[in-house]
Amino acid sequence: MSNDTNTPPDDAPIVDINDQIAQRLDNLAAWRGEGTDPYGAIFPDRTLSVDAKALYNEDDPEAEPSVTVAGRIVLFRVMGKAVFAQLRDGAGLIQVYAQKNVLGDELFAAFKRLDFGDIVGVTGGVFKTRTGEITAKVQSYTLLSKALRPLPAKHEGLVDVEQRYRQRYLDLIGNDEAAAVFRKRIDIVREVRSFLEDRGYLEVETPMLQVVAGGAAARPFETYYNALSCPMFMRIAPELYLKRLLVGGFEKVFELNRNFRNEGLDRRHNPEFTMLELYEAYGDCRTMMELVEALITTVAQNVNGSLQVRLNEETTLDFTPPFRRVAYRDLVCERMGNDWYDVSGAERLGRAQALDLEVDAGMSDVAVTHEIYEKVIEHELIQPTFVTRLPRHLVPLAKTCDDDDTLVDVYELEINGLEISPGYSELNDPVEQRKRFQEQIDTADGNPEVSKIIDEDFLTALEHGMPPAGGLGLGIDRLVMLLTAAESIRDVILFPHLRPKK
RNA sequence: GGGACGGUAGCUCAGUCGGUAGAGCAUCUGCCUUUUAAGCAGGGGGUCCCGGGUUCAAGCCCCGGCCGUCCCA
Repeated sequence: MSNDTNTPPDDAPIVDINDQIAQRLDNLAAWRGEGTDPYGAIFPDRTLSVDAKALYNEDDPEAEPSVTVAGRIVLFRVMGKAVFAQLRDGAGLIQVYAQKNVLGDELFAAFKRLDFGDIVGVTGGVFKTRTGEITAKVQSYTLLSKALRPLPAKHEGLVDVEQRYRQRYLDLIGNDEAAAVFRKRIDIVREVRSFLEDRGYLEVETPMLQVVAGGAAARPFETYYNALSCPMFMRIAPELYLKRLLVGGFEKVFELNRNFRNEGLDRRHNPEFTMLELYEAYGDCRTMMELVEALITTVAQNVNGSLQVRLNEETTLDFTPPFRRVAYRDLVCERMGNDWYDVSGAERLGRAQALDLEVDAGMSDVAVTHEIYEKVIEHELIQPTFVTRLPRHLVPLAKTCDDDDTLVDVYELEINGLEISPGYSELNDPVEQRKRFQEQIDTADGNPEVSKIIDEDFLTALEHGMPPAGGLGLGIDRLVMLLTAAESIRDVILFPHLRPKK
């Protein structure tokens, strides 16, 4: 209990009341006073706005076929004894036209009391106004939901980015482009599933809560499992479970769901993100390259109707296959000189420093090279590029190359300077796998991204024999960013993480 | 974690040199039966993000904090 006079009374209908909300509360009371339930009920047999407008017949303008539509009032123009309102439903917009002589004094007066943002159902004949807009005449109407808060400005929509993320529903109501991005995301996810289903891959669900957060190097979210009295981790990857399924005889499996990594947020990272992960027995890295290339081109073509995406003034992505395939070493030589791997360590260091990179003599040659790859080369890979044959220490879960055991048989697909998909020839030698896990722990040096626990259950599974396999990951949020030309991952995630207010 | 920028009416934004806080839309009142960012006339609406400080006087200057955006690590 508080005596603070700034605190609204316990029976305040709304905490942050202002003149507009007060007016709407008055209107709400007026509806109730007339015996109308301002929050409606089931409203069946409505027609979507687009279909309703299609009923208008150019050859017989007098017909005025009757339709019932429902939606949110997004424009409301009172003109004395008539009102024009625009309703938005799931399919688009339709204008309705209410007239005093049609509705009668009382119903018309009540109609005028509707507010911008209210949800109504309307029945009436479809006609075309003298300015050419197909419109439904209001014969009868039903209030379906009273909005107690005004919508953002009708023309600008909602601009404030923070509010767009925190109150995404307002963004979706007011900004068509935002709604279009999320509809396209839905299309993309459906296309990915349908592509994989057509090729016989089985969609599975594996644990989100894991005892060992394996399958990637990332800091996990921790929680506690009361019933089992043990700490648990939100998964950072489903990999080790999907591989158990390979052992179990599921030969082509995938999972398309959330991973959680307890790391920073920025334009390209949301700690909770959506990933496709897929494994195919008897395949390898090349099988995976071909698959992901076909998948991306098919999805791009089906959702965008084109293999080109214009990102901005300077950049247009071209997904026409085949994507470029280039070995890590060749890429480094291409950027840093063909003699890169032959010159002295001091010379390499000098060339790296010339690029303003923070490298020092204490770093190994491999580390210096990789610093250049990550800080410079990766960002320059704009058009889809498969980088292959990466240094082995980077990837503990992949097979080494047949002809060079310092390299692993993997690809990383880079697009617009973003790593969008990794793919491996999966390591299925349990003894080698144990060795690599141990190496990782031994060299972790307190790095919180490396699990200090070896997943013994996983190794046991491998010891039973996992078929040779190809595997791949595909960042769905990033794929959506590329296909919608979105600049921030927050523009493709409906409810991105933000710091809680106050 | 560091830097730059931003937070003013429900929304979008101005706010000069530190001197009575503004516009458009929205809202309210009146007029208006085919409008299209409808129109005309009039009115109301502010914890200038929060907390300190400087000053006769702070939206503005200084310090600290909160939230966000971008860049960097």
